[in-house]
Amino acid sequence: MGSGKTTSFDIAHRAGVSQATVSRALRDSPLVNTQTREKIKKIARELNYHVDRAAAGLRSQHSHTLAILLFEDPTSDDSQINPFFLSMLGNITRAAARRNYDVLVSFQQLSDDWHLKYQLSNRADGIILLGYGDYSGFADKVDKLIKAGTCFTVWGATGPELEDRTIGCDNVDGAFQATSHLLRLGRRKIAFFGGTSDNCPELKQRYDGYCKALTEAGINIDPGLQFDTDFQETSGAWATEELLKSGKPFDAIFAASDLLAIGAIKRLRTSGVRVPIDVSVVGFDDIPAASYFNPSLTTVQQNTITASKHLVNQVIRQIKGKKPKLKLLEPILMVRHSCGGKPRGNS
Amino acid sequence: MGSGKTTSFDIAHRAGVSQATVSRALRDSPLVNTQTREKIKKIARELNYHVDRAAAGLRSQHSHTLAILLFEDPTSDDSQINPFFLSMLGNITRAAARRNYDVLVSFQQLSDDWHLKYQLSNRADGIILLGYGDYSGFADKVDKLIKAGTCFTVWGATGPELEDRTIGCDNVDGAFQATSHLLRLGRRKIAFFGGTSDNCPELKQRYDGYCKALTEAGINIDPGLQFDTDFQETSGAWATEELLKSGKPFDAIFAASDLLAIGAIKRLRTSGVRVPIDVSVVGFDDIPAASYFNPSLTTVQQNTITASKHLVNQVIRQIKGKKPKLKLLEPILMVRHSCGGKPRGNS
DNA sequence: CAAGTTTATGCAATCGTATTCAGTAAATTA
DNA sequence: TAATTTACTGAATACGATTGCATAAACTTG
Repeated sequence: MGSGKTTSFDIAHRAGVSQATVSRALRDSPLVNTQTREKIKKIARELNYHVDRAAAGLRSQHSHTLAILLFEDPTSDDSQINPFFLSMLGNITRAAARRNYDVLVSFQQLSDDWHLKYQLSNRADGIILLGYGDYSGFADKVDKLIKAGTCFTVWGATGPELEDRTIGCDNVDGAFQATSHLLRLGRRKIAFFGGTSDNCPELKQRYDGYCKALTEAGINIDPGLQFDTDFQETSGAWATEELLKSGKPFDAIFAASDLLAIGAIKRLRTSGVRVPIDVSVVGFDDIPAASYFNPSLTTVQQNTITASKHLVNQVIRQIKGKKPKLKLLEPILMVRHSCGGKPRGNS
Repeated sequence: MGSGKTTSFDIAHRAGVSQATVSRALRDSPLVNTQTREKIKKIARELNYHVDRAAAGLRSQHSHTLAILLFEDPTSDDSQINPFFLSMLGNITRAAARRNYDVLVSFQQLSDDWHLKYQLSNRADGIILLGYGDYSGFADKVDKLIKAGTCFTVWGATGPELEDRTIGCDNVDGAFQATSHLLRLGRRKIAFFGGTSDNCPELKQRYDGYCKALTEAGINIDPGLQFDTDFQETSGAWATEELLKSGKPFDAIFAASDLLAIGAIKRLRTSGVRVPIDVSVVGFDDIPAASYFNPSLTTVQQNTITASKHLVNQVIRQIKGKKPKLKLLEPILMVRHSCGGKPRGNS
């Protein structure tokens, strides 16, 4: 039937009104008479009409789309994507859909020049940043984004340069809960895997929470038990290896991510160290695998569904010209089987 | 500096050429002199110019975007997204990026009228369908998509109505391998969880492979050991419950998805049935949790990275006007700890 | 050297919607 | 009744790139 696709002119013709009225009616403009609007909508439905997003976007200069940028190493084919961010991605998509926004997903390297691409190309009205990793290069990008007037929100990071463009969980508190739990179980020589430097504020905050718990318990903080790592499973294995090699006695590990914890437990197992009997381990994130792991992982849960809603809301706030509002979610300690009390009389 | 954003006219002005030449140069058209092109590109870089995708899309009627449609139940807030599709989603995004396509993610219900939306609204040039679930309503949509001339590819399903628009793994072979493995271990009363009806071809094919293995081993197929389910963990628990209640003896379960298998093992455990000693269990998919689960899950692996590449390639083939090409990937049995030999003299 | 070809560029016409501005009929007010 | 407001509607235009067509210069070739 007919040639070419249906446009608002076709509908205007059938309805006996102008194209302008069609455009207004479909966007529920109060300028259009109710009956006219219904008539137009009915015809639109019958003709299977859908607004051309390119045309609408060109005219209005809005894409009604949010970009989710995931910073993971895209060089290697089989590099695993952090399951925590993956589930986040799903939840953000849902939250955005509920607000009538489309979602564009993209993997980037921090070094690339993604910072202006989405806004200037009119491809996304706002950006959500996940898992940016190394913070050093990040601050610079943030600065550029703000200067360019881009609407964006960051998961996890905090800092004055972000000017409240953050949704995260209270990392200090989460780490404090985790470490306190280990202390309560009688553990005293607790190792920490994560960030001790300022490179990644999330990891650093978890370190701060760890220190806080130890200090409050009157325990000295031992630099020999700390390992500066990223979030990866392999790093957990590496840190454990180093720890074992050092010969330093330890009875627990608080790992700043579940993947780190899993890597650690696997490595401990190959050396015959029993978890949780000899060494208790706590993770952070509560990825799906945490509850399936053997032993199931005690970890700090972040509510990704609520977080996703807040992320989406915050970007949309900015798109609508309002100021961003920082939000910290409460972490919850999920107690499972990877940590238990100290056996009596053991080193 | 200056007002408004940079357009191709600005670049044309600076370069002393027409806007048309700028457009051509940036798209590497052979119509433009090499030196002119380099000059234009240099200026574009200096001005931080990015092509307006809305304008380009409007004129060319191409969005250079692929839509990934995930069919999962979006009603409930905390409904878990199948991790298999989630990791697929990540891999597809990467594969698309390598081909210079953007990726739009969307969760849909089969019943909604998504089938024309993306094409007619000029939002995506092609569609990749994942996890459509119930096949009955699906065939109808496929028909409409084809009639509308939409470029799309489906993961998993096969069937004449799809006309080769499929990338999947050889489900029959995968199920055959899994069941044969159980038989080799001495198991004889093997239950099947999955689809025995035509509702979902993937599940049905896995059933066929199961039957084939039993038949070749000269074992009667017992309908009392079969349970018609979807992919969910809860369904695995349900089927196990029913199986236990029936009182029928069984020494193994082949579940058509890992989530089903996990649900089954958890349920068995609460009844004191030991896995793999009393009952061996094999799953399908090899989701990340499979290797972390206790006991780690023997399962059939599908190479999602390769699959994702093929999915993307196939959609792009169609966008470029070529015919789709069906591709079946080889499944690989991953032997882990959820199945073992039968203990001597046990029922 | 004339005629034909190639190469590189510009002009101008789209693509389909949102929106400004102006206009008209009806309703309200003075 | 005239004046003013209200409630809609339409004509015209702008958004910024892509692309068919025309053309001028440079280059071949017999």
